[in-house]
Amino acid sequence: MTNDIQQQVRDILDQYLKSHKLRRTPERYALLEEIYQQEKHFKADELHQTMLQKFRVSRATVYNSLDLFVHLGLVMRTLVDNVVEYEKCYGRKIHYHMICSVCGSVKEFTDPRIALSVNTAKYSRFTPQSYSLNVYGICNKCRRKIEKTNKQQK
Amino acid sequence: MTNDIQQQVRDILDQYLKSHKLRRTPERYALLEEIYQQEKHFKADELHQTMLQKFRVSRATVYNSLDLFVHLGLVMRTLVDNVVEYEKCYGRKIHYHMICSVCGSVKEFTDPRIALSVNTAKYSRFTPQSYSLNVYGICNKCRRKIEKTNKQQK
DNA sequence: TTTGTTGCAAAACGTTTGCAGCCTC
DNA sequence: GAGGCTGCAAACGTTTTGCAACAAA
Repeated sequence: MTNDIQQQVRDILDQYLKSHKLRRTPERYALLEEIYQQEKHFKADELHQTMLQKFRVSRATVYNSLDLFVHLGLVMRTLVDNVVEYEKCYGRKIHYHMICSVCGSVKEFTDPRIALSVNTAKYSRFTPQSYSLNVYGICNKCRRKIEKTNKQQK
Repeated sequence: MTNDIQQQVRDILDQYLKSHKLRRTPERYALLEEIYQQEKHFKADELHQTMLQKFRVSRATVYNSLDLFVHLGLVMRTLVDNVVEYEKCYGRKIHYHMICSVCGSVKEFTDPRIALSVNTAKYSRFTPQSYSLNVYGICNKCRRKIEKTNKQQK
């Protein structure tokens, strides 16, 4: 089941490289495989570090490949608290992020009504392929802390 | 009407600084005013440059203030093509971005059904304040180019 | 054989930091 | 007068670049 996804993204990359006459280098496949084994989002350099324990790649290749995967819609790039993070996105249940603007924590959620409305919206002069939704606010933990502080001040 | 918004964001900042016992420095007000005169999104350093023609501010202050405004929900931070961009967001009609993954162009759109579904979604252990939606895909311009190239290859 | 891709290291870039001095309260 | 904020410049972390060597087609 999980291997199935691995196989599918590998095929997508394969097809793309072939049809665009680009090189199918071991680095690219190794990176894609590693990304699809990760469960959480990660920074580019974290991926580089993890990778080095299994397969020798340079930082430049990591960045090049990430750009390629993002372009192919296999990887999603997001900004959290002024930090760029990546995560696999093919075959994952579409999900959104709740980002706490106080502590910066990120939680995922899903919502079929949001999915429906985005998928069926009318896009003028544009062919949509994927999307990302970030909801900013305050998590309960931080809210409790703030309320506590406010009480003490009185 | 436009001045109205200027006044309102100024008041929000004012209230916040007062109630949090922070300093109401001229730099902060000047920056906020400048941002609300901009019609397009901008990079932090672009803001700094524009600013320098009118009012002396250091880069550090620009970054500090942007963080503050983002925190206050007066300014929105987004990631486009690995570049961080800002835009005013108070009093603007809620809008979303269509981002072309080929040429990187950004177009805005609105959709009441998306707005409704996001606003009425159930958020567990979280109090939402704002959100940003980026739809990635291919703009018509780029699509035509690609189709043209494909035809020529045959 | 051709040329896209890699590794490497240096450079460029964007953002943060530490500190002295200033100015708001 | 106290201390939050600023400007400045240096430091920092991240991303890009140029080039020689390599390897996929």
